[in-house]
Amino acid sequence: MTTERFDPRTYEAGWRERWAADDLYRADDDDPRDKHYLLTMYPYPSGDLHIGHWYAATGPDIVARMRRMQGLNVMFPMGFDSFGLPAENAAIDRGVHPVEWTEQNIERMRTQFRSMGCMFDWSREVVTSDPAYYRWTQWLFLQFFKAGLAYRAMAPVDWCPKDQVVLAREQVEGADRHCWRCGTPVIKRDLEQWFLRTTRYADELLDFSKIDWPEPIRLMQTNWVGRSEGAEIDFAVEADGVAPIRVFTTRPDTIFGATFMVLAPEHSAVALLTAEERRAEVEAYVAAARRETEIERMGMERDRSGVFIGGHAINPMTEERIPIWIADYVLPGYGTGAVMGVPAHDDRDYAFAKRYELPVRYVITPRGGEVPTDGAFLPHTQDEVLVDSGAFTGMAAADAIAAITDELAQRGQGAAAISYRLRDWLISRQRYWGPPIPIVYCPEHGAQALPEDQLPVLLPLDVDFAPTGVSPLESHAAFLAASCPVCAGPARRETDTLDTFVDSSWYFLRYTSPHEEAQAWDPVAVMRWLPVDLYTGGAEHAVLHLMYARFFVKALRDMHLLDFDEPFTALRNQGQILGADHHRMSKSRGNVVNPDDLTSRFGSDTVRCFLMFIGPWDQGGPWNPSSIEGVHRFLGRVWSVAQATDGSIRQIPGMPPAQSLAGEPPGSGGASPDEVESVEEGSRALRRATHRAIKEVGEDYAEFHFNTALSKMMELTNALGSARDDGLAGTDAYAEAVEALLLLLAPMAPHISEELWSRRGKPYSIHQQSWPAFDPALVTAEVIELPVQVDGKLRDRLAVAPDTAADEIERLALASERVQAYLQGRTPRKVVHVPGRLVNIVTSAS
RNA sequence: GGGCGAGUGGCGGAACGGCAGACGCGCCGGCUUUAGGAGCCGGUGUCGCAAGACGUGCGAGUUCGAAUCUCGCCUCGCCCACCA
Repeated sequence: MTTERFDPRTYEAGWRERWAADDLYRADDDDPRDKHYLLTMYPYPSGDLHIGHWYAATGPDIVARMRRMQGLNVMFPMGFDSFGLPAENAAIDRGVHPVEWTEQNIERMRTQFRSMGCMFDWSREVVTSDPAYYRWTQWLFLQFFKAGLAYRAMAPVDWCPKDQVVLAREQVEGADRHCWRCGTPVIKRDLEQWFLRTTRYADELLDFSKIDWPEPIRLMQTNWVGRSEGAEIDFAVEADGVAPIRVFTTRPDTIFGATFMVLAPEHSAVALLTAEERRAEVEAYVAAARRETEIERMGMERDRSGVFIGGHAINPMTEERIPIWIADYVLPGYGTGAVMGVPAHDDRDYAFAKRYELPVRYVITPRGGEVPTDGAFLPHTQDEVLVDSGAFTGMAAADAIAAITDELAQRGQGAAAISYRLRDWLISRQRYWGPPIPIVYCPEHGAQALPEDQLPVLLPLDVDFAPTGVSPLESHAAFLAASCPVCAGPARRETDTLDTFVDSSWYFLRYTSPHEEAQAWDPVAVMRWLPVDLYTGGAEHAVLHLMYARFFVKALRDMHLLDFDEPFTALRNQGQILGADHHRMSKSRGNVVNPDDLTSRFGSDTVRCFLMFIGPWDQGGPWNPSSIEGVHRFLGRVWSVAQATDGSIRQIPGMPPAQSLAGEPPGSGGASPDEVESVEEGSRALRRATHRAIKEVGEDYAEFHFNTALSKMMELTNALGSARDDGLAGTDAYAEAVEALLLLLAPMAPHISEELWSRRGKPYSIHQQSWPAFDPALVTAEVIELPVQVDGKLRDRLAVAPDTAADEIERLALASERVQAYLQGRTPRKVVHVPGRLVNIVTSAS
């Protein structure tokens, strides 16, 4: 039999067409088998799929395909996160309307996605900029509004001067506080904006006990929420009719050392407490702090600047008068925006006190230690006791925290308190390409939610996109005109749109019933499919999408719209494929790798396998296609071994002819007893290789260890090559090995496995076959090689059956000539025998 | 400054505390070919003719045994960054 040359281009597209025509990957709601919802983060339709999209999608596709073969009803949907700034920038730069730009890109990316051969269920596709979708994004906003979880407030917010838009705190990155999208340093502005009350769920967001998520992501979210336990303490002030100032501290045990107080420049009591003669200086400082960008404010860190405002407070424990200062190192949004200054035990307060010559008082020392006499800072240590602290002197600091808090509570001057770094999520955007916020402003009745039957609030198409710092919708008269839901009088429509992260906070719900017109989702379908069993995507969303989606689900649960606590039961992060220059792929760097060139040369299967072979999937790495040929050769070998029959023993040129049974069925009368023997031995070895591969590849896939899974399939293929050369090609063991190999390969290389499966006359489709089972009795080798060490150094190997008795193995090890040579007559002190692993003969004293 | 992670051949990377370098790339040699390429066969951690010795960023430790565990240091990457 002659086999055709291996050329994936002759069959790949044909199989994809057939799978699509047959709806092979459609997930049926009514399927009685156990559901498995496997989700990978949907992309922004930027225009072209790059190699990173392939990398991200292939991993979960492999797992989805294996789970399906293992008998689960798998849903693996895909869609597009299609609202957002790039579409609007394209309109500004090139005059293409965002609608048109987005639709063209989606169409193009759909085609590219299909060429990957992933088992996406396209019948469930979701496009967030489609009015049929954003209508329900708006509806969800209204539910949050009615539940008191969406509110509008004037606040100092981060503003990107380039994109002309506010940003959520999570969208400001890096030491220089730059915009996540364009990298421009942000500035602070006071603006009236819409927020979602994420802080209400701060504590619940810290609970990961119900989900299997990677440790780094859990840590990042935990740090982002930033829970601190401590106390709030009231300091009376010397000003008639002014309420006491409340500070937050994690160290109430240091209160006897509080020698001054610092307020954030933005603190509401500053104006009330400023002495007349200091007013000009204070106002100048407040104005300066307000104007500073974040970076400039960072730059002032070394200066540790501040201004004494002239007022005084009373330390509730020492009853001393302490001066009140303002300084920009105290942040308005954290705790109470006011701190007690304890210079001896807080390095920031210490630097401030040094600069302005404020008194340093030591109230805690390491147990048995002395207080510094040179006025130096005393860092926090494990075992500390209070000194110079009234009735609390001598108490362990750890105990004093509770004791002092109790004392203050009894006096009505304080209480234990918890503070969070998490801020509410700023969701309004002054841009066009997003869902309009469904609110109208009535001169009479203020901000009013739009009645649900008026949704969707459609984006008008005829707008001027030039960025002005306010939404382009602001200048659209027809859009602005609305009527008040309360009095029906003329009202003005909200012109800000919603952050795209609002869209992505619920898309995984919409996939369950994407064509639902009367509601955001069909509750029965959501109950059937959610939560997502396994979610994959980039770790860069740790405190963005992944946190927002958790918040959304918890809030919707409390509104009785959902009945589960976490959206994503398990999470796996893929690594990033960097450009060949080790930088992030970007059009501006010109290091983007286009997969289309590779697939047209090698076919999709080779590209998929190569990507999975680069290294551990969660690690990523720089792009280096040098070994793609090797992976292609591997598929070529699969092609050849899968089509070998007993007549096709290859003569290796220049080699002695293989010991062969050419032309004769194996084991038949013509063969000599030796040949029969060797075929039987070879078959047994091949079966063991097959069953070991079945076990290990399945385990590797489940753990996302695709690189080692592929290496094990390569080993099985190499074993098949040798078996063929040894004349085993017509045997049952050979057929079993080939069929197992194709089934194991099917998730990673869906086309070639389908093609070869079909060529063997097996029933369509390989992707609907059951995952192969392994025989536990066949997963270990018949004979194992046991290393024998003398004093930890390898000296010999024993070839023994796995079930050889321990004392027999030890006897053989000691009897070994090589071991005896190394023992040189010494008596072993000890023999360490780890069954199945090694024997170590110890002679030296330890 | 804090937190997390990672350092293994020329390269990508394998190794439940138990044979370091699986699998692949590259390279070397061979077969085939008019030639090149492709394909196939063999070799390939370092030093050494060999026996052997040495080898997982550096330095200690635990252990019969450490790439793996512990401590200290160095380098790189990511996240956070005045959070009281």
